[in-house]
Amino acid sequence: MYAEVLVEYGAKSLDRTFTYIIPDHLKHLKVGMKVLVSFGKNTISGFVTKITDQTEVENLKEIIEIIDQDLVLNEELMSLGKCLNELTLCSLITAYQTMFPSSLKINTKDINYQLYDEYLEVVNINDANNFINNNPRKKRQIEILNYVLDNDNVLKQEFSGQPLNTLIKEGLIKIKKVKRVRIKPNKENYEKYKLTAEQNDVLEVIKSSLNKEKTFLIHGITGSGKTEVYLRAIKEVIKEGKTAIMLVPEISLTAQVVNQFYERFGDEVAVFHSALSPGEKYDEYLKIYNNQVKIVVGTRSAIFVPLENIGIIIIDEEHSDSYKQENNPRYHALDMAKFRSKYHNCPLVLGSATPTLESFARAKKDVYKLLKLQNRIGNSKLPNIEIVDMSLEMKKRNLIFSQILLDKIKSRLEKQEQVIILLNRRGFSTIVSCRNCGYKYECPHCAITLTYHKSSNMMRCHYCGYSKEKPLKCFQCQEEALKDAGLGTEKLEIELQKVFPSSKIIRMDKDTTTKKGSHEKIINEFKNNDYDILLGTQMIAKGLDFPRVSLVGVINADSSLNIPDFRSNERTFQLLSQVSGRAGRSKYPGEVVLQTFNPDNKTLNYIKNHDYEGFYNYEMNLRRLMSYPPYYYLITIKALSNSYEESSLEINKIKTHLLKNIDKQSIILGPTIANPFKVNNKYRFQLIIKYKIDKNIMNTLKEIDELYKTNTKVNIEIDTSPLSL
DNA sequence: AGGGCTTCCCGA
DNA sequence: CGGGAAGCCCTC
Repeated sequence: MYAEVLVEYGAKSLDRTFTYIIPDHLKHLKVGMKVLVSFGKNTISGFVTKITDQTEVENLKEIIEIIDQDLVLNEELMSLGKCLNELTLCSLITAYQTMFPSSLKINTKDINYQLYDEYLEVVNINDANNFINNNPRKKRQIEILNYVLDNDNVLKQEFSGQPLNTLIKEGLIKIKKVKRVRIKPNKENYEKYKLTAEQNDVLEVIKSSLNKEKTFLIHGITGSGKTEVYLRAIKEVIKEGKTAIMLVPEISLTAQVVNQFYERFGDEVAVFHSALSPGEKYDEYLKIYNNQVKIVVGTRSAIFVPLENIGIIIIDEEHSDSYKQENNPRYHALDMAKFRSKYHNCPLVLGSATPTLESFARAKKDVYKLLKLQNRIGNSKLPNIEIVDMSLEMKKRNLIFSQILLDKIKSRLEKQEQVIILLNRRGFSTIVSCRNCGYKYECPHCAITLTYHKSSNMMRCHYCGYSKEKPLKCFQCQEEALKDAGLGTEKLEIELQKVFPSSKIIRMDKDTTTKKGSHEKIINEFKNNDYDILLGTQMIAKGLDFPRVSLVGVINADSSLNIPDFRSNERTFQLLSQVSGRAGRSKYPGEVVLQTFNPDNKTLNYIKNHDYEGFYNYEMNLRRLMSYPPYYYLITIKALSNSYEESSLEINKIKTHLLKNIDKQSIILGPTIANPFKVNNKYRFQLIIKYKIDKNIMNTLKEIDELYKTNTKVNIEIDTSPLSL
């Protein structure tokens, strides 16, 4: 017998199988297993895609061994991998690797939301006492030992590495891993909780289609109780002996949702996302694989989890960009979910207060079934939103905060209610430039200005990670006139503190949440009323529930409108609606102040009126006029090269090839320079394809991809569902 | 990806 | 004619 094996090298030129002999002692080898093979001079791992009984290839080698007997991709995941490969044009091996826990990428930038706490324990009290008495010089180690002896539940992170590691190595202290979330299922509580009529209607519709492949879109305003509907629908599915996948945008931002799942379903829940450590991820994967859990809650990559017998798939906050992977394989979780919903004949439920135009358009055309939740649960009302014209405020010398916002903050502080301030400092507003000669600091490898980080006094490139200390003198004119222009959250915090010296302000943005658990810490401290004002970037907008927040202020509501992208209106609508939804979620009526230089801007006014459908109609008209999604599908093709000329030459060749082969109705824009033009010393040119129906397009793209597989000078990147251009 | 083999250019 | 860099091809 022979096996077709994909070799685990990332190279595009190796995107094909090689045939190996299955030796007698490995007769139990199955499709979907990982194996060890010798390839060229090396021994590397591979992936079995097919088993045959004959072959024409000569001089075959034998498979050396099976890497993990107990880990096989089942038939469904094998075909899902094929689907991923065809949809995104990634290599097959990349597609299958995406489904294995070991190769699921770990994003260290993400906040480390841990499943386990690591506690320290003394192994043997006598040994410890001996050590303390006989090693008077090892002060720090003794201190730690004494502390652990005297206290219960000592967390590992309370001590720094070196001395502790020595103690562990010496066998004096051991680490006990304890699952962090250990909330006992609290059934009585939720069974008493009564659904609103609206929630009930929505739930009944979903319940009536549990064994059908059908996509629902729940359009529910912020605070309308979508999560409760999800929980009940899942409960129904479990009752029927099936399983469920629930996707959330980012686990750390949705800890509250995850906790609700633990509360309701206890051990039947596995949590799966990219911030888990490799070991934790593997553990959770095995639990799922061995059918020990019925529900998986996770981020994008959780859509590939080996759950069997799936009865429902839910994508919460379906408009979130985080469902699209922006590096290879460039898949959208929604497409994968559709595949699995079809395979399992089960409903797919999308939920959002601000659905993507694509989803809402499909719902309007009855491709999806639209379900609405138009009222907040309890008796709370949507907040009153006020637009403030900052150009008038500027004349009054109010440069950052409008008088109205200041007055409102003041009144909240007096009433001991809480305030959220959003500064959407996305992009590169905090550049370092010279007031004397106008010189701007740019990254030497990328065509982008460096962003200034005050706390470390460093200038950083957000694309390649290059960083450099901010110099005293300007590089060009040698004057001490360097200025960090633009307003970031860091500066805003200082300014706000100046105005309200006695208020307690906490800032949440990328800079303050890099440490483990800092994210949850900020949220909890704010929730416990330790702070008056929470200030931050878009991460404060998502799904958080702070009952005492009665005022939301948005500084510079224009910033995301001014991004040159066809989705910037939509993103602004989503972000500002979402952050507005943080206000007035309980008995304190909510108010929102949007500061802008464009008070007449349509998008802002639809936000003000909580008018999603109005915005939808307005924006759809623009999209139609400009031939953008949802009227057209988009594809981007980028050519990357160290050589400007090569890159430019090849992108033009590609355009010629496209023009010959794709449908005449399809539109090709470009080539233009991509944004940014240079990243990591590679020049980037881009083509944009807009199409409606084009039978040839995927095959043509495949051909192009094939042509450049062995090209070492120019790299091609194709994105078949780009979120931005 | 990584190694080996071929090619091609330049200096002697 | 030799050497070294660059290009090309192959790996079951």
